[in-house]
Amino acid sequence: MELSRTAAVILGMLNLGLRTGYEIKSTVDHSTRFFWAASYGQIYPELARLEEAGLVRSERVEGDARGSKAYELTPDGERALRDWLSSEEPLHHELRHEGLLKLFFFNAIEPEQRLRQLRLMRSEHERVLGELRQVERTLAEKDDPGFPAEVLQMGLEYQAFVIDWCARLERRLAKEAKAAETATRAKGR
Amino acid sequence: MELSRTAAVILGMLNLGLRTGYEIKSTVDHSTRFFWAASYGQIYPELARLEEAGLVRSERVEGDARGSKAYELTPDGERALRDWLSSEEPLHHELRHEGLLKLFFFNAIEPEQRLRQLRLMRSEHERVLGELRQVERTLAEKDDPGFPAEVLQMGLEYQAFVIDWCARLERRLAKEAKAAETATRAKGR
DNA sequence: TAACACATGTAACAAGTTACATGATTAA
DNA sequence: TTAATCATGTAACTTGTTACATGTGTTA
Repeated sequence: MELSRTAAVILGMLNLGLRTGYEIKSTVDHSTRFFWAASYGQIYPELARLEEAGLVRSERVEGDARGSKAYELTPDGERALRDWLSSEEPLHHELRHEGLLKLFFFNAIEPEQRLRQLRLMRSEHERVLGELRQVERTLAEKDDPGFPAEVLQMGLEYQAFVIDWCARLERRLAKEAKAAETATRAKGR
Repeated sequence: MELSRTAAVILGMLNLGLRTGYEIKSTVDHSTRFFWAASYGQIYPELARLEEAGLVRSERVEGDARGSKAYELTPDGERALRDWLSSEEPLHHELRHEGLLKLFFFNAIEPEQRLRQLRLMRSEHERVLGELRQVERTLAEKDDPGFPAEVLQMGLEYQAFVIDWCARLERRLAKEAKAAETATRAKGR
């Protein structure tokens, strides 16, 4: 049984004790989202497919007029989750980073513009770092089982790494831009 | 004029002096692919759309029976490229990392399986690091203008960072697995 | 003469996002 | 009573991948 990655996220979340599609979505949004996102448009149809395939089962929550459905793993679902977790198939790994893409073509714009873009890139990573720190604080408070410390730590270190890399390159570009300016001014005299 | 990212890649590559769709694709494959991939199924239709929009123009290469089309930027295309490069719009940044996703759900499998998965994850990053080193060597030889040293360096450092992180966690998990095993054996006696 | 690189293109499919519709519950 | 949160779901759209069809040029 080849599991789609969305299916894997769902089974994993159900295994952690989450119950509704809504719960899964909001947990994803402050945990796996940083390295694997999922939208309602994926989650609800996938839950239906998984039930069809017998990997999960659901029941309406009694006395809940909102029509909540509580899902749980079936034995087949648990097996499918473990199979995916143990599979030796190549791991999907994909990065889409518009900041780096721009950097690649930096020769087409002026040094001052380059510096601006680099600062923008750094500030966005700083925002994400801030979000992760917020997650860290929230987790420390209510001892959530749902975010292994190692993975969160990895996220924090990754953001810090990129931020540091940006800062280093900014210093270099600033120096170069200044040198270029000085040269221009000397020439202008 | 809102440029799709694929369009931006194409304009950037044409600005670097590449001419055909094929050339763009193969250059992407050993350069931007590491942080922004593109397939033929995106490149050829996008080239046609860009020509329609007047951002690029093409001519058939004379005496080439393969039907090669040489593209170049129009002034509008150059402007669109610079506009995108200077835009203050939030930068798209997306990571999809199945290894980290598995790690997130590691409690569902045995310690030895966890170690196996972590090693698999590290080995894939080592493969990518190897590819980047190969790119580095090729570049050093033929002084290609098309891969800014900073961006390549970033790729190398990023891979090294993840590999190191994996190695550290592997050591921890191995220690824990051993301790668990010893405990089991002691109990078994 | 075979394999590989050059070259263009498309059709079918898979994956993912966004925006909307709908309504209940809870806390300020 | 109003805003936020809980809750399910879908339709339209965008993006991206894979596999195929087709053919030329070059090199071992």
